[in-house]
Amino acid sequence: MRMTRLFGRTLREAPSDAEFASHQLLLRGGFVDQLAAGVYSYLPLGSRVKRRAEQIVREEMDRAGAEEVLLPAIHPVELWERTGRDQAFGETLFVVEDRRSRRLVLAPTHEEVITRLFAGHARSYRDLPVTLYQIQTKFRDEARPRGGLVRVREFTMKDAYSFDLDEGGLDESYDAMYRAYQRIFDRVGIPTVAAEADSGAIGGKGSQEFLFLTRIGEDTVLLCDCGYAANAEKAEFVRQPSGDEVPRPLEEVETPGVTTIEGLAAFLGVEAERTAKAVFFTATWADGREQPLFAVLRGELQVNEVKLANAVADDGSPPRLRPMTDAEVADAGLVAGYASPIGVGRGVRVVADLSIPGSPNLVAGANREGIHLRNVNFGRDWEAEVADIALAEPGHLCARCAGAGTEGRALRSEHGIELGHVFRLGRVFTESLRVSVLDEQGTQRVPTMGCYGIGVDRLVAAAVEAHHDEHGIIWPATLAPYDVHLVALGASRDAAVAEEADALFEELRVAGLDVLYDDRDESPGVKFADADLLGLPVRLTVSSRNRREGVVELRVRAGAESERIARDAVVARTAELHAAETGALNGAQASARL
RNA sequence: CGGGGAGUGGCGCAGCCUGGCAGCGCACCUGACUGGGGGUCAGGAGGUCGCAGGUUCAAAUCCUGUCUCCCCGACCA
Repeated sequence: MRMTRLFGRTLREAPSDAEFASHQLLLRGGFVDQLAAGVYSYLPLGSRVKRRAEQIVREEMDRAGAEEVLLPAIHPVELWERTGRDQAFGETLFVVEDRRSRRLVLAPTHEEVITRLFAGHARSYRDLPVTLYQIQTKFRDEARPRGGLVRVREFTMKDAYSFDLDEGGLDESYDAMYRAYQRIFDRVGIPTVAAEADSGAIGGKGSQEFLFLTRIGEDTVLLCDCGYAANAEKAEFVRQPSGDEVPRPLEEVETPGVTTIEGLAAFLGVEAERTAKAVFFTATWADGREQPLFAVLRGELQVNEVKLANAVADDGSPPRLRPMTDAEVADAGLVAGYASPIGVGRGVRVVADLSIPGSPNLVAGANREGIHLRNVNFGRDWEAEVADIALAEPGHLCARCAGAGTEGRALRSEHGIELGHVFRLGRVFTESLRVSVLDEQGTQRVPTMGCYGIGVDRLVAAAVEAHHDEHGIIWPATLAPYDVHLVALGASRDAAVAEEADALFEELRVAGLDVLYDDRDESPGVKFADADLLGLPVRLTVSSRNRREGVVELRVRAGAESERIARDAVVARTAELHAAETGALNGAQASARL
C-alpha cells in the first residue's frame, strides 16, 4: 500500500478525550475513529489489524474442531423472555421496534439463538459433540462505556458454543477451547492469566477468564505464587481464627453513638476481627419475590455481593441484591448500627461468613440503640447458614495452597482487562428451551453446553497496551496491519531513490510480504515519526546516501539499533526476520503466562 | 443512575470573569527554499463558537433549558 493512497492520517496530538495509551495511539495513528460513546469506526489500518486478529482466532477455532456459523444479530424479544434473560440483562439490552411494533433485541450474545439452532438440527447422540462459533458484532448498552476500545457498546466478539451429552464430554469440549484460547493469546503476543470467575448473567457453573494484566483494567484479580488466580468476585481465601479461647458469658456493653466497626473497635479497644459486622440486603428473585437478607461477617471483612447472591441462590439462579432501605431495616425489626444476629425476626434470612464459626467471643450489636454485646458465640448464642460471602483482599491467605502442609501464601491483587471467558454452562439453556436428543438407548437426554467468548476489539486494544513506547505502537508481527514499513527519503529530488524504492516495494510483495510504502513527499523526521507511531515490525529506509553505498537501512521497531543491509540481500533478510517473528509467536508454547 | 469536568475549523487550545472584528499552534491547499528524526518563508481554503430559548442596540461571552462527550462511582458477558 502506498501511503499517498492510504485513507486516514496521523495526528501529532491525541484527542483530549483519550486517556489510555492504547486509545491515544489508535486514534493518533488513524486506526480508529470515535462516532459516539463506545461506538467506533475502523479505518483501513485498524481494519487490517482487526482482520488479522480475527483470522488467528478463526484458525485456532478451526484447529480445535469448531465449525463456523453466522447467526442473526436481531432476535425476537420473545426468545429472550423464554429464558428470562431479557430481565437478567435489563437495560444493557438494546431493544428496537419494527414497523409492526414487534420488539427485537440487538443481540448482546447468542446462547438462545444457538440453542434453538441446535435444537432444530440435532436429533441424536450421533450429532454430538459439536462446537459452533461465529465472529460477529454484539450490542450492549453499557451503563458507562470507557477506555477507548476496552468497554464499548458495539463490538466484535468471537463466541463459541459446545453441546455434549454428559459432563465428561463437556470437560473435553471445554478443555479444547481452553487450549485454543491459550494458543490465540500466545499468537497475538498478549500475556494473559486464566482466572477463575463468577458466571454472571450468562449463568451456569464454573468459568475462567483470560485477563491481560494492566493498571487500566476494570477487573480485579487475586493471584497467588502457587498459580491460583481468581476474579475478585470469586476468589477464595482462608479465614484464620481470631481467637482460640473458650466462650465467655455474654455481657452487654454501652456504646452510645458507636455505629461503625471502626468506631466500635476503637471505642472498646479491640481488633476489628474480634467484632461481628452485620450488613442487610433485600434480595429480589427472578419471579419478583423479595426477602430480607442479614449477612454476618467478621468485622475486618467486606461483603462480596456476588458470593452472597450465589449462596442464597434458588436452583442455581441467584437473586439481585440491593441494600435495604431505612424503612425495610425498621420493618425487619433491626436497629441500624446495633443490629444483632441474635434474635433476628422470622422472615429474615441470616447468612454467616466462614469466618464466623472460628471466631469466639465476638462483639456484636444488641439490636438496641447504644448497646453492643460482648462474647457473642456462634452456635451457642445464635445459628445461621454458613457460606463464603466475604471479599478476598490482598494479604489474605490463598485457599488453594493452604492445607497442603502450609498455611497458604498471601494473595496479591492486580487489575486486568478481560479478553476472553470460557464457561461450563451446563443445561440452563437446553432445559429452559426444552432441547433434547436421543442417546444410544433411545432415551431423551438434555445436552449440556459450554460457551466461550473473545472480545476482538479488546484484543486489539490490549495488544497496543502491552506493546508500545513513547513514540508509538510496537505491533506484534502477527497483528501488524502491514509487515514492512518502506520509507523512501528524498525521492522527489533523486529519481534513482524513487526507482529503487519502487523496485523494492515490488520485490517485497513478490516475497509475500505486506508492505506499507511511504512514498509521500515529506521530510525524514515526519516519515520516521509516523513509522514509529504506526508501529510496523520492520522499517526499511531507501535514500540517496544509502543508495550510494549500495545498502538499505533496516530497523526493527522493537529494537534500538538499525542495520545496513546490502541492497541485493535486503528482501531475503526482511523475509527471514518476518518469518522468525511470526514463527516465534505462532509457535510459542503456553509459557510466559503468570 | 449519583458526583465532577468539558463542548470555539480535522486535532490541541486561547478568548468568556469585565458583552462590541472569532483568534493561535498543528494539520490541509498553492508556490519557493530545505532535505536523515515532526524544517523555513510567502500566499490561501476551512468555524451558524453543541442546540434551543431569553436578556441586550449588540451574545462565543450574561440567564434558562436541553443534548453530547470524558472522568470517578454504581452497574457490567
